[in-house]
Amino acid sequence: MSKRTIYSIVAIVIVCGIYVFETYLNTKEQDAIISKGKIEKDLTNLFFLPTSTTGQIVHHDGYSLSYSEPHEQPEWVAYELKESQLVNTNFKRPYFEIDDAVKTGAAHWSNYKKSGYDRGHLCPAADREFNYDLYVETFLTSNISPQKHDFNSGVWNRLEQKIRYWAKRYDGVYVITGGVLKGNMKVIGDERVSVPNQFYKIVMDYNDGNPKALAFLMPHHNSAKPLYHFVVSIDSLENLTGIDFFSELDDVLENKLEASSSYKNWHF
DNA sequence: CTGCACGAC
DNA sequence: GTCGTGCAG
Repeated sequence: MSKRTIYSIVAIVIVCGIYVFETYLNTKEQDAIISKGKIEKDLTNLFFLPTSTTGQIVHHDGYSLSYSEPHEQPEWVAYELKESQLVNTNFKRPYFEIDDAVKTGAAHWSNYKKSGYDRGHLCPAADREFNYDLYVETFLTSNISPQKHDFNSGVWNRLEQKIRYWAKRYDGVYVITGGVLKGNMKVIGDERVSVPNQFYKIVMDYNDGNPKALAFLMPHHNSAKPLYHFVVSIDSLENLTGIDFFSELDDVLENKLEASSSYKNWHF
């Protein structure tokens, strides 16, 4: 074997080594991005975000929200739930923390203590179990409303489980949820957190080329009625809340989605 | 799954 | 205030 051949082989090995090493570094970097920021990246093009009536939209890695300072809770929380994100872990529940991203100051969890009301997640903790940081992130007080326990663990819990069922069946859905911050409401705690009299939830399936949306409006008390009993049109929710829900969508599609209160295309 | 209460530190 | 444990719908 000539010296020239040996030099060539050494050169090839070095080049290949560098290539493999760089590929390895890139892979590590991508893993880090996926584990911490994939959702955030997706949120940069959220086409389905509602308008804010309060002027304070906050983006977290796992969900976005519009905070109502007078009522010390979000007027809506929006997030995407993909089929691949439906996992069951057994994370220990952390303590609720004040959301520093809310510039007007989010409520303290002690407002709820011994109030008789649950700290009701709006983006459910169970929907962010695919990543521990995102799970913990749902335990911000900007993501909760006061809810009666029998409502939260009852009909509202049933609806949240149905959303997970649809996320699996339809390969991912968008979800918008919140309390209706209107009318006469009770308040709890030193910061006077409002207790909504109704809660709403909108679910959209965008994945099969024929988007469909469904809206629910529930009185703030438990019920044994079937979930479809609470279906309303998105238009009626907009009239009730003053929020414009799919303003970024094409008008024709927006009008079609929002006028309907039919649930015939949804499997219960 | 949805949560709270209580006692020890 | 934080943490572990127990209990309820």
